[in-house]
Amino acid sequence: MDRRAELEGRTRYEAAEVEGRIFAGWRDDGLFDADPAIPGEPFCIQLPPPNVTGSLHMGHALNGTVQDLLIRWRRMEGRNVLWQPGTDHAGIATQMVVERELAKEGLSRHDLGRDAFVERVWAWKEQTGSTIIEQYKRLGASMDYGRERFTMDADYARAVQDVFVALHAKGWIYRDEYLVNWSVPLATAISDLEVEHRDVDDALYEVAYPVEGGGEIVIATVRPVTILADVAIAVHPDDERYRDLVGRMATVPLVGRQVPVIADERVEIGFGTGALKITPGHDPTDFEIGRDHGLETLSAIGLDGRLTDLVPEWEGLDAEEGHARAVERLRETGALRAEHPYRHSVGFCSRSGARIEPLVSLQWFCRMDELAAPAIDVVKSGQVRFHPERMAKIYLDWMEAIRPWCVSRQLWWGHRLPVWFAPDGSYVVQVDRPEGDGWEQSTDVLDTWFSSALWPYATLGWPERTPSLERWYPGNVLVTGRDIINLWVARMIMTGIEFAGGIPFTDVYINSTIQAADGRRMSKSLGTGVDPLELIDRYGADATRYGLLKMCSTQDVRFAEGMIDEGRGLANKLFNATRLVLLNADPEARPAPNGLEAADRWILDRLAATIAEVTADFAAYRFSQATKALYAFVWNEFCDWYLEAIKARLYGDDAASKRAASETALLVIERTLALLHPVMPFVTEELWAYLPERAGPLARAPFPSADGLPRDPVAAAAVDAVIEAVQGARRLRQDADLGPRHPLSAVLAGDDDGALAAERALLDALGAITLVVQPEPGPAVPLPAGRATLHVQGAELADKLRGRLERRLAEARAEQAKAQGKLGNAKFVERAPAEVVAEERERAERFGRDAAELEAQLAALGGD
RNA sequence: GGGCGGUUAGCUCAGCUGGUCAGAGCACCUGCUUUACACGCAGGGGGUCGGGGGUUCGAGCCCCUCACCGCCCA
Repeated sequence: MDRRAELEGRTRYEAAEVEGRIFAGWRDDGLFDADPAIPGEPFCIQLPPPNVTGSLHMGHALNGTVQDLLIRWRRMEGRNVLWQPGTDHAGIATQMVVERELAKEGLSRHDLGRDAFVERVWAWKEQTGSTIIEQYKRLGASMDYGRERFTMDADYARAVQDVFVALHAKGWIYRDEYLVNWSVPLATAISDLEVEHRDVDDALYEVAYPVEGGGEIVIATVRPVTILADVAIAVHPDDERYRDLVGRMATVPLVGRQVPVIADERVEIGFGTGALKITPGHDPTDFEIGRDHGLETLSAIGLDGRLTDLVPEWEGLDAEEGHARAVERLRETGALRAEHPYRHSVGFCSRSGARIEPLVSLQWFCRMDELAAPAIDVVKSGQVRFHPERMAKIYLDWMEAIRPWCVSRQLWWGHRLPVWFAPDGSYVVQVDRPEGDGWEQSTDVLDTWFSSALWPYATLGWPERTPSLERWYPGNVLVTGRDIINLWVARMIMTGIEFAGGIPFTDVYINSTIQAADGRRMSKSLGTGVDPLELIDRYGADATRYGLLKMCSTQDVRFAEGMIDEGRGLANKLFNATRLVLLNADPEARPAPNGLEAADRWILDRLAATIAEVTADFAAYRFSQATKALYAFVWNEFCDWYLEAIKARLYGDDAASKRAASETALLVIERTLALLHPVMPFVTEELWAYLPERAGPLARAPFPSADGLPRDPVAAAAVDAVIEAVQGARRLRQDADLGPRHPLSAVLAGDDDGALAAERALLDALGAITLVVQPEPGPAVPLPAGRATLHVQGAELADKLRGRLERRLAEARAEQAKAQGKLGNAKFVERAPAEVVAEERERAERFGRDAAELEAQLAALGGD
């Protein structure tokens, strides 16, 4: 049934009225459902699982748009696609959210106890956990929603435990008492990657330690309170100043402890006084030095952030109070020798924002060297490629200096370690509770990233060899943000190689980070966030997608709402262009490359070029360039020129000409809708249904190919010549106040290939220009490109035209001078390639000719 | 402290291997109720491509250097 008449009154594309219906259509059609049994080369993208607490922000929107573009494109190419969705349990983040909920009831998680709290988190997850996945639907994301996974699903959890047990069996996971990044408010260790470094203004204190046998040694510290836990003084072995003191004992102020003066190359001679107090319990470098020198580790600050009973009279003070008291006492005793303002970099907990307290505690670590080695190779050898390429450096730099990963967290929400303690304190590592009584499972949970590291295969049923795993592992492209290259991407590659038999994907596309319009980070707390759902409400999903793709590049970008508005304009333009054709085309016409006239051959040529360009852009992740090419084709070439060119034919009586225009226009629309579909799925799908004889949804239609579309350089050149002539005529009319359709006559000059002569009908249709042999007397203006001189009737126009001609003359002379200048340079003529010189010569001649002609016309106008 | 990226029209950005590359969208100005679209049509103004130096016949495009902005790592 032909529904064209429905379009009659719809002069605007109203996204809000269309998108819900179109999305439901895709769902009912089963478009999203992936089936491993379907033939076709597989193509798989794993959605980076958003935090289960999350809601869609601009980063997700861009990330999702890129993935949907790739998925839709490959689906149309006939690939058997899977876009795997799901969410991450996000240990710390989720625990914090639920604790905040509890706080509203005046409760803490400790009031509930661990089991009840975890139950509460599950309840919260069941209620609100899929919010963000629902939000992806607004964007048009064509992922397989039926396959949604969660990193704490039972079988997923089992996979996580298996991996832990396997890594332990290899000896790579081990338990150790080590200095870790401790987040006091969260009361847990966190990994190096969860620490953010920021510059802080502190004071640097110089403190004197008396040395045995007389004299003293002055050290510099920013944390005098840790003096309580000093176990040595270290100097550089080459430091002449202190050479005599090495080996003697010094007295620690405040506590009077006797500690040795040692030599170690890790001490920086130039920093502070060159002498370093060694506090293995509270500083990473000191910890290393302490271990190497067999020093004791003392803890002045405990896991609760308060001073320990190491010095009983200080016990219970918080770190800040301890700091103040230490400074005060040092000052009183005269040990404090100097105090300087000092700006330095300090670690903060990325979750709580608290200053990291480096503390010693018993944790589980995973040594990474063996896992990293093959994962470095696959990137270096190009088996896994980063886009843009330079992002591989972030990965390699970190991987090549990789350190053990602290995988245990003292949280309640997460994967409990598969570690079982006997009453005597011994333990076994296995998934199931051991036989017998008294076994207690470890109360620690795993770092969230430990479980997300398994995402590409655990979502597909690993360790079972499921049909989905066989079909879609490895996947193809990972689309993600730069900030989690090491946190997540690296770990997926490492565990994928170790456990799933190979790399999890071949390409990693790092999408831009979108900043707020003022260049700051886009964040809710700063008030700089822009809600993508609100943009979808206001502009439509297609416009939002278009704008995000247009914005994104190989670097960070500032959010520019104008680009989304541009997308809305494009959707509307496309909608109306399609209306024009459908409402005026020959009803019998079907899409066909009917190149009856030059204009038809020209637009088919442009369409073929656009298809080639866009396809290449998609393949190279140049999404911004693709949107640009699509926009220029739809708006400037198809609407501004082709549709204007064929209007007269569509409305006219020449049946063959009307038929050709109709068939060509329908073909262009058909291919354009398909080409644009991965970017703007809704409006293209909506319009597709109005094309004659549509069997299925556009989302399942083949992606257009430039093959079979006739390229026609001759027609392209002819129409380009007409366009130049028409634009020249428009400028002339505007300058001369003539009105847009004021008739002009043109005398050919330099139309050597006969392009204008052949297209006189088109010249007339588009530009109201009549070709004549013998011009009427009157003002005349040459076209910029040569080819013709435009003549205007009416000598009273002389004054209006003079200014224009003079301007054109100046331009022509300037260009001519520029070209002649180059040609006058002997070295240029000698060394530049022949074709460049020839081109320059041609320019000089052309502009010289134009200038001469303009001078003649100015003379003919009379006056001064 | 080490590294990466950026600085092009009022704004947000394109400019691939150096030679019509000085561009787009928005904003601005001037005309248009031209029977697809005023979320429109046509025309126009506007930038010594961050500063300085260098290589080259020729440099936003290559090299050096400085300044500023952003990010990553330690």
